Amino acid sequence: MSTRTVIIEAAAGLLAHSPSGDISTRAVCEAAGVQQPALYRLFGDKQGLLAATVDHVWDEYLGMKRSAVRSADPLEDLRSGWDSHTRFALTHPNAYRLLFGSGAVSQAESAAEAMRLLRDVLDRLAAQGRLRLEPEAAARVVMAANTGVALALILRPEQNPDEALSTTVRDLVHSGIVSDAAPVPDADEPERIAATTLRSALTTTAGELFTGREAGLLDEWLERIQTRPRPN
Amino acid sequence: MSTRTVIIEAAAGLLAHSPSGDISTRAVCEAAGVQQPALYRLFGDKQGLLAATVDHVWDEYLGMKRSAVRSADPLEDLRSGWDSHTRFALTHPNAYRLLFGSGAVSQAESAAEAMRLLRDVLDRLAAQGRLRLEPEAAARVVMAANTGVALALILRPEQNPDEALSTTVRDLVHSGIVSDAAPVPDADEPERIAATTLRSALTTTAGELFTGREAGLLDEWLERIQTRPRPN
DNA sequence: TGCTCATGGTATCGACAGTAACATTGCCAC
DNA sequence: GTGGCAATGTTACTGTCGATACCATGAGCA
Repeated sequence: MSTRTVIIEAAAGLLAHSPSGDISTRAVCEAAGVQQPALYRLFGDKQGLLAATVDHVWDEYLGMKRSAVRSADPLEDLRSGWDSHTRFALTHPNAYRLLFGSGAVSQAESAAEAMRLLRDVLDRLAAQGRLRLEPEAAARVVMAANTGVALALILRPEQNPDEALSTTVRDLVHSGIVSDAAPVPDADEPERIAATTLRSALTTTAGELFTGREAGLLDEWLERIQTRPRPN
Repeated sequence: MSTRTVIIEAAAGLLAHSPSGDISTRAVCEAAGVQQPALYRLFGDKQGLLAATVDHVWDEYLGMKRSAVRSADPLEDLRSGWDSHTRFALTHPNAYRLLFGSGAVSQAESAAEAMRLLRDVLDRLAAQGRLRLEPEAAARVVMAANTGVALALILRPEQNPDEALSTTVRDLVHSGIVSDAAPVPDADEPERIAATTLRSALTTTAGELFTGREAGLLDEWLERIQTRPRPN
């Protein structure tokens, strides 16, 4: 195994277990059994090391996906691509933040390749006449929304305990871009909407019609409607 | 002006002009005419200083907006809120990245307040029965998409030269969340869609029907249709 | 007059990114 | 072989950073 690979894998290991999301070149050198000048000869500077490391992690993860069979329906591939993106972010949060959150590794190849894979799927959709935007613009829309969701899941887990946010935004964006996707993605049924409407309205006007106890109970019942399991 | 304020404004000034997006506590102390122990007594550590600085910049910017009149239509407020968010990100990219890109300033008040303002508007929409999701979930969706767009504009300006991305995603997200928003936001007219379809399809099958010159010319004409100015 | 507590100042620590200068190895032409 | 060359390895260092220990001052108060 080349020195370069040893260093990269040491860096990837340290990065994966770094609470702060950052690593020091010294720690990498020690873990790889290499002196600092060797690292700087191979990667130029710290940013070069991080870019190579992120690309390595990305390749490793994408190894499973790259050979994934194209589905017959490009929309299905678009969905699974989104889910892969989100899962990568949650599996490798530090690498993901370096790539999409900070400008730390701007010249990494991973971001460009992610964009390329996305473009391919969108091109297939466009070739079928199902895309409502130019593929280039659509790719930027999908990529921006997906990175926003992934960073929210990484950086504010207390706000987003589960991954429902990802599927919600995914379907919402896709339905706005692909003409024959489910027209309104995750929309609630009328009852749920009505319950939401009433709960919001009652926060300001409940006092006129109900006692505190009544309002509390009513709110609880409405919440039960909101949170009941979805059909199908 | 209190020492605290002097330090914060010095930090804000340095941050605004920092190419790397980072500042050193030493430079802040020098610019503020203060010793390091003073800074650390006031803010605890660097993260505390950055959080206070980001909150200060945020407040300064929001001073113009806080007194903004509520529009009669909450959907209009939702749109202008999105645009404010995007504009803040582009006006203060370094502060924005600290707040939403890296986890550097997690306990800043600004993020929470942005969420609160968004929640208020969404609650008004819900009270009118126009929201298709619970306000809490809708707020997360809008916030994630908006930060994704803003970071894309900040970190990859070469991919996103203008702010069209922001308005596209904005209308797309809002139309998926608000029941009576324009159903399909920025969609292209049939001709443009058809041109997009053909251009994508022809990249793989042009060789069967056209010579290289013909294909090139055809592609150029189709592009002309795609890029023609939009009506109205 | 003694005491406490907030603030200011000096000097320093340990970790960090990056580098200069030198030593070593392997390899290829002759 | 042998001389030369390029790649690699090693030591030791620079300047900067975040953070802190320690001391000094001064105001308010019993």
